[in-house]
Amino acid sequence: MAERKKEGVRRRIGATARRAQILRVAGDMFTKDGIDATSMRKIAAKASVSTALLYKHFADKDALLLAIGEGFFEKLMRYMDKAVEGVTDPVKRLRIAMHTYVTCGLENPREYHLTFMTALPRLRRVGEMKAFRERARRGETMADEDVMTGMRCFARLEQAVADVVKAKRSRHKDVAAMSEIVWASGHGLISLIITHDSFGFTSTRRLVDMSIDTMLSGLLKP
Amino acid sequence: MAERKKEGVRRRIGATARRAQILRVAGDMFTKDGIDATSMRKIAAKASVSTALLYKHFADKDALLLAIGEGFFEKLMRYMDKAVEGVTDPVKRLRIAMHTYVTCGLENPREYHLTFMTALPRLRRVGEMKAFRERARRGETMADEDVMTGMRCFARLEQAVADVVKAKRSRHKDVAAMSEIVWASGHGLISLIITHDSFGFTSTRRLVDMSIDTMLSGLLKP
DNA sequence: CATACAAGTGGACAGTGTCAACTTGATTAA
DNA sequence: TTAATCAAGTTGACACTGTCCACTTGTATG
Repeated sequence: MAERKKEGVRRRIGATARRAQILRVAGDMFTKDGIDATSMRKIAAKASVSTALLYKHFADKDALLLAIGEGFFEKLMRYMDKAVEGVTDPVKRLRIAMHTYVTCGLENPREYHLTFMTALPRLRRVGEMKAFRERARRGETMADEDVMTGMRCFARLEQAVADVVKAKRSRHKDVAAMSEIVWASGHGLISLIITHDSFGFTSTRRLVDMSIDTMLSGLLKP
Repeated sequence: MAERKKEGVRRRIGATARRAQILRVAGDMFTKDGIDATSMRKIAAKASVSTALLYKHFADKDALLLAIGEGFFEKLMRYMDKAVEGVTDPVKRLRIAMHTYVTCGLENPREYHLTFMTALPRLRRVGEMKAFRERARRGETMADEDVMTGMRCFARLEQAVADVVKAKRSRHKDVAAMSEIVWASGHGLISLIITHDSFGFTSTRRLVDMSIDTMLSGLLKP
C-alpha cells in the first residue's frame, strides 16, 4: 500500500473541532452568498469534508442555520453587556441598550438577517412550526439550548426596562409589554433599513436617534 | 384520431386568465405549506398545467413570489383607505392608519410573512441584490411596477404624517423620518408577533394599543 | 384553405437535501 | 504485538428541485 488516494483522505480532528470548523465555513458562505445559493455540498467541499459528515453534526440544513444564529446571539449579548457596563442611571442604561442593539444589527446586516429574519422564521414558518414543536418534544436537546440564548438576550433588555420602572421614571408599569414594544421598534428599524435600503431619504444615524428618542419620550414620564 | 389523450389536453383560457389562476393557486400553496415546500411542479400540477407554462408567465420562482406580494400590497391599501374614510382629525387619521396596518398584518400573517419578510428580502438579500438591479436595468418592466404598489402604500402613511405636521401637532417636522419610524415600529411589532409567538406574555391587543400610544405620545406635542 | 401566432407541452440538464451502508483511523485490553 | 472496538469519515444512491429548449397544438384571420 505504498500509494494512497489524495482525495478522500480522512483527517480526524475531533468532533467539537469539526463542528466549529463547519460552523465557521457555513457561516461565511451563508452570509456571503445567501442561503439558497449555499448548498450542503458546497459547504462540505469548502470544509474539505464529505457531505454526509455534515449530517452527523447537524440534523439538517435548518439546524445548521439555527446554530449559526446562536453565535450571533452571543455576540450581541457581549456587545450589550460591554456597552452598559458602569452606567448607573437606568434611563441611560436603557437608551444605551437600545442603541447597542440597533447598531449591532446595522453593523452586521448579513448576520442579523440570517439570525432574526431567516433562521428563526424558517423554523417558525407557518406549516413547519408543528414539525419543529414535535421535534422539540421528542427531546432533541438542541432545541432548548438554541432558544435559550435568544431568551437570555431578551432578558437583558427586560432588566433594563425593569430598572427604569423601579426608579419610577416610566409612564406604565408593565415591564414585559414595554420590553416587547421596545424590541419591536428596534427590530423593525433594523430589518427595514437592511432590506429596503432604497428608503434612504433620512440618514441612518438620524433615523436611529429619532426612533429611540421617540420611543423613550413615549415611555417615560414627561 | 377517434381517441385522444386524457392528460395533456390543452385547455386555452387566455393569458391574463391563466396568469390570475396561477397566482391564485400559487398564493394558496405558498401561504399554506411554505415557500420551500411548494415547488413549481406542484403548483403546475394543482393548476392542471405544465411546469414550463409557469415560466412563460413568470421569469422565475422569485418573480412569482413577488407578484403575489403585489396582491397583498393592494389589499392592504384598500383596508387603509376604507379605514380612514371620513375621519378628519389628522391625529386620529394617523392612529387609525397605524392600527389598520398592524391589524391587517396580524390578521393575514401568512400573507404578511410572504410579502414583507420573504418575497422582498429574497430579492434584496445580500448577494442577490446586484443580480436584481442588473435585471431591472436590462428593462424588464416588471421590476418598476412591482416596487410601485409598495411605494404607493407607504405614501399613504406619509400623507397621514404630513397632515399631522401641517396641523402643528407634532414635535418634529421631518415627515419622511417620522413616517419611516412609524412604519418600522409597526413592522417590527407584526413580524415579532407572527414569528416569535412564544413571547405571548402580553396579549396582542394590549401590545398593539400600547405600542401605538407610546409611538404617538413620543411624536406629538405634549 | 393556408398561414401565422399565441398558448401549451415533453423531456432533458445540472443541481439539491438526505441518508443507509460501508470504511478507516486511533485507542484501548489481552 | 495483536485483536477488538467505536467514533470519525466516505461512497453512492434516491427522489426531488428550478429551469429552459425544442416542439406541438388550438384558434383566429386573410
